Amino acid sequence: MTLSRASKYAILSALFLAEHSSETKKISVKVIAESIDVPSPFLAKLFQQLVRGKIISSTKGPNGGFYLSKKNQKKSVIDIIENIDGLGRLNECFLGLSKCDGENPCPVHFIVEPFKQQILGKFRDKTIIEFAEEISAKGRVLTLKDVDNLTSGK
Amino acid sequence: MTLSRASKYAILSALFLAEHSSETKKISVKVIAESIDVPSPFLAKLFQQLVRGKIISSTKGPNGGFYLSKKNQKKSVIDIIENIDGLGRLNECFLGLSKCDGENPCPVHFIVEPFKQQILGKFRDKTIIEFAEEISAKGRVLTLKDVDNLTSGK
DNA sequence: TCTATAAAAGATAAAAAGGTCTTATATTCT
DNA sequence: AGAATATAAGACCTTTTTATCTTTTATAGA
Repeated sequence: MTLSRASKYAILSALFLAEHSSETKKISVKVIAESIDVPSPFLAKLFQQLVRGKIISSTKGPNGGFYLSKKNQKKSVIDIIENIDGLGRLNECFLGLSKCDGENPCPVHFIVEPFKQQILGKFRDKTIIEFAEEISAKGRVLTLKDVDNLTSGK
Repeated sequence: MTLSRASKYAILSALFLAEHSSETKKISVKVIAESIDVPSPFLAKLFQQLVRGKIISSTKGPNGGFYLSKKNQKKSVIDIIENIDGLGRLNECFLGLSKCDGENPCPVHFIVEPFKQQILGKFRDKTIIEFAEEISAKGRVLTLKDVDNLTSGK
């Protein structure tokens, strides 16, 4: 029922790329890492995997960096999670039971299940671009930085 | 937003004790570990901590073991979680944002929040005994064992 | 009082997750 | 061609979580 830190970083990064990058405007790990406040060597590793998984794209050399191709933009958040954590993790029982379903529900199954469906739906049915658009329309925050440091003068 | 495996084991064990133990009927780690299918040395360590935290009780020696005293029975699931994981863990943002609230919500904040309140309410407002009673009334499963192995002949 | 039993305590180990560093490779620009 | 830049790849390190093992202590009962 939880995302690894790696998945969280990946989701935030992908949304950041959706908003700020394009085929003609690639962004380096370093810039992204600083923008969302994540350790950059770790993010670099993650990005390699995302590129192999065709979630994001990259080119090397000067003016190189990471970006979303047209195809990448049509991926969904669930594709990111699948690529990093696999799908099993999100489907684990909240109390750790090896088999927990409508037939053999754990004590909180019927609270957890509707929530799970809701959030999986959200992650599955929107493309990364749509998701990013919704976020910027609603003015949501997308960094791990301390928000106070962003809004205050310093 | 997740429980450690330790917390999960602890919750299942406490509920098991609520149902099967009493001041006059104590149960050994080994029996409990086998019943809920959890590694027994690990559970033993966990139990030490739960005893120190006054969540469960124990006596040494022959006919000794673990049980819930009258006071223990009035603890709630949230007390177990607090004792093992602390409360911070359950309150973490689903996407890992350091500050995520109604003012500065992450993209899934308004999906996660109602669920969190619901499950926290459930864990806070019922005593362990009440919780255990509800579970046995509804015939819910409480072991990590493969359910098939329980119901099938073998 | 001796023995068996069961938890307490503490040391240690194994695995997973998170994070870093170094070298190689591709690309662009001069 | 050569220098600079940015990712790719792989080795490596650290911390946290999970799990185990050994020794000690308390208790009951013969």
